[in-house]
Amino acid sequence: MIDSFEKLEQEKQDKIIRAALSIFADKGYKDASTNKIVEAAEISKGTLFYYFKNKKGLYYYLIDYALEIIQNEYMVYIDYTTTDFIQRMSNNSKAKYRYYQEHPEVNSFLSTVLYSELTSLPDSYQEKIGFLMEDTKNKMMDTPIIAEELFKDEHKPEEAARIIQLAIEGYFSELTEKFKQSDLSNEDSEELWTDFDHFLGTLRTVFYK
Amino acid sequence: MIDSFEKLEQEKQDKIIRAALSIFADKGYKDASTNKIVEAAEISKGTLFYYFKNKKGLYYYLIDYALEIIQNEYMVYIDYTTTDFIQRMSNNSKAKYRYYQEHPEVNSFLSTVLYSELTSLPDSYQEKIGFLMEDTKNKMMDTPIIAEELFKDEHKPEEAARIIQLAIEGYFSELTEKFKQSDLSNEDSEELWTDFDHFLGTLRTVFYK
Amino acid sequence: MIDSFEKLEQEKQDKIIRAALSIFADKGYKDASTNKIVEAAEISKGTLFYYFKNKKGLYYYLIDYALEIIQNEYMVYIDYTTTDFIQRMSNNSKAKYRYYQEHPEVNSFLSTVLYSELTSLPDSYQEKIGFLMEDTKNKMMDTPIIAEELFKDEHKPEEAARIIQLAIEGYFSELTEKFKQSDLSNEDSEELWTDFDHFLGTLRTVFYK
Amino acid sequence: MIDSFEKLEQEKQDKIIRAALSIFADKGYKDASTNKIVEAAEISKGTLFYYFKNKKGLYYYLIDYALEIIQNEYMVYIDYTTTDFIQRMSNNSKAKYRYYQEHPEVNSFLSTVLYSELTSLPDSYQEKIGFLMEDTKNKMMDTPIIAEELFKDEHKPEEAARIIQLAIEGYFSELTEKFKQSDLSNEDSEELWTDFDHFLGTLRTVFYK
DNA sequence: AATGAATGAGAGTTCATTCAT
DNA sequence: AATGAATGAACTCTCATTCAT
Repeated sequence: MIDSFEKLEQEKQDKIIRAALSIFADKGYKDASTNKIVEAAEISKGTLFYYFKNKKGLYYYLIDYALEIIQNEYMVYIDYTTTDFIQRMSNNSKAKYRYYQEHPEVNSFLSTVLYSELTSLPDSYQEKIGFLMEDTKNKMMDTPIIAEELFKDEHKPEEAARIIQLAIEGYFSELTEKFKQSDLSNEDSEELWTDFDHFLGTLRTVFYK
Repeated sequence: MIDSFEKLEQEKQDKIIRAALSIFADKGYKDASTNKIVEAAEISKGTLFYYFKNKKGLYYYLIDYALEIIQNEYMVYIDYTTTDFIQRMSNNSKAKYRYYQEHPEVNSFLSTVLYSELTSLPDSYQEKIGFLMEDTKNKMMDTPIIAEELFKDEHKPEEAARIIQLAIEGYFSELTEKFKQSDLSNEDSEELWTDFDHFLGTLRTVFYK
Repeated sequence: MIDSFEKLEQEKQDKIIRAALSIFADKGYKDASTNKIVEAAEISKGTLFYYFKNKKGLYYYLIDYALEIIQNEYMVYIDYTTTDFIQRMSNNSKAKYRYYQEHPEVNSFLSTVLYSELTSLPDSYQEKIGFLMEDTKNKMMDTPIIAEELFKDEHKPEEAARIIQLAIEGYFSELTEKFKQSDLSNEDSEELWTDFDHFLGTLRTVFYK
Repeated sequence: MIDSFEKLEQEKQDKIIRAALSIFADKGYKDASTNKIVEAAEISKGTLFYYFKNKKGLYYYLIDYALEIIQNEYMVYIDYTTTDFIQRMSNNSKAKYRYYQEHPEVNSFLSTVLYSELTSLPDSYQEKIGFLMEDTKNKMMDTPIIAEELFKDEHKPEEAARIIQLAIEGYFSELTEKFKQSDLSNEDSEELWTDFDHFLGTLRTVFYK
């Protein structure tokens, strides 16, 4: 079924994917209406079900699609080689943010999936997604080439790293929250990044020698 | 319409509210079935629509109800008098947790509302809720009687406080996430609190003299 | 669900049952459209599903209904006390025919069920129906009080009875076939019965002393 | 349209016919899916509708095809020359059975048509089929060269013949019913034919001198 | 005040048929 | 001659809401 979809011209595929992503993101799986999707994609009802076995088939296709995007457009850009932990977190945040900006529909779709519907996905997806998230976090925290000598001697490096991680994550999620609400222009966004860098500076003075 | 509902004997009101809260929490607004609600509340279909104009009316009523509970059962217990910032955050977390335990239906209803359906609420509700959350955070941070002399001299108190706040919030949200998933018994919960206290200890050694 | 249906005024129940019976009889289970049923019964789409859980629920209800009719309106009238086998078969045919005439919709519904859809029914129904049919046939053939002395000495009674049974059944099924096709008035029907009686007479002269 | 179909190489025609016959036999007209048919026939959707105006066109074509088979493979083998009526019926039954075995798809298709969908066919088909069946029966009964002198004197030959015919038809239809249900191996089938012959023997002793 | 029978719009899905290629 | 992408009407079923009682 999906074969026939992937044989479509890219443009038409994209239109359908964008329509579906945004409606699923908005309403969640159950309340997303296939009627609305075909309307937004400007195809007929029958056509959607010609491409995808059923609503669930479309949904899973989109999850796969989104996971691929997140991997190719975000995860591959994470740089685990930096031994400076704060620098590494900072790079990561910026890579994540770039992906947010470039694939807002993918991101909001995936957020909805993760927050609201993860538990009702088939186990294979739960594992796949769980692994992806765990793996990133683990690599971020555990990669042994972290330069522990950067940390002040009075702090245990893993405890310091934990606090740094929570702080940056918290900071970042407030940041994206603000972006979402206020639809900030890029100019304002500059300012926010400056503030973020300042925040990282503070963390440095707190935890680093 | 709501007048007639509030004239009901408390017991019956509570039964309806509890039924509706738990079903909305479980399913979200759209997928909550009024049939299931009246069944759980042991009233007739007509009765529900006699008390509330429509499903949305019931939903908004419950939001108001839940906000009142959260205010009376959690927010009033926040102690802004403690001048030790970490202590204050700790008290707050514990107060929040107590409310979680005592009003699980209210809490899970409100979580669902906040995470999944906030954006589709009328602006008035969005503001109301936004204000409530902002206000708490602001009070937590800004109340000037914070004992700034506790902080190490090399840190700006407000910057230190910000990091502490983000770290504790992050820690706490991971904690409640774990609670949700694993349905922990109280015994296990003890252990988690010990770990939390240890975490606070670390924060103290980092930021306090 | 069925409770609410059976609380309806008899007239309305009958209208729905008649509509559903005739459409299921005509089209078989799968091709019978609930749309057409509600149209014929002059009720709304929702109402049918208010009374019956789903299409299958309605179908099974009708089978039960039909089996009850066939039992009360046909089977109880079978007289196994007559020891004259041909007479017994004759009585049976006439009882069956009377039920055909009085409950044509029930009969054609049940025919469709038996011929076309029996194997896809739940086992419980298959057994129920199978038993009903076997039982009637067995009682008809085996009831030991058959007056074997009526048969000519040169024939084995059971072999004679078998031929008689097949002949009468065949005759009768041709008869009802004709009735179906030609929508005969009662007057013509008289004539057919005369012919039937003549046929039985022939059987008598062949097999009886 | 059918012209183009009949210009196809025989092999391809057969493949399509066999696919369609078996699916119509299995599911009946309405529930037979043209998708399944083209899949089984290994042709494309468009091709089917290029050869046949529409689903109904295909169906009617198959009825014609099947009627031709039944005529060429069964009816021409009926031997009306035997003057022994019982022998003639016996031959007929065996010819019919041979055709059952050799063209099971044709037979089960035609059974489905006759039992379930006859009444919804156009009148022309109903007549055609009705005539075919009547005609066979009439020839069987009326062909004047029946050796009337075989019958016992006390029976009217035509009345005796009628009973014999009904008995054999009934016997045979029970037989094929059993075959259908139990998917009998040939070995078991032998036994059934022995029983059939015994049955004919009984008929002989009853009606013949 | 309280009931529950009745409604109809809209949900996901199937399928014979068309038509550009 | 042959394809298969595309269609839309019809399918079964759900559900918030109304209203006579």
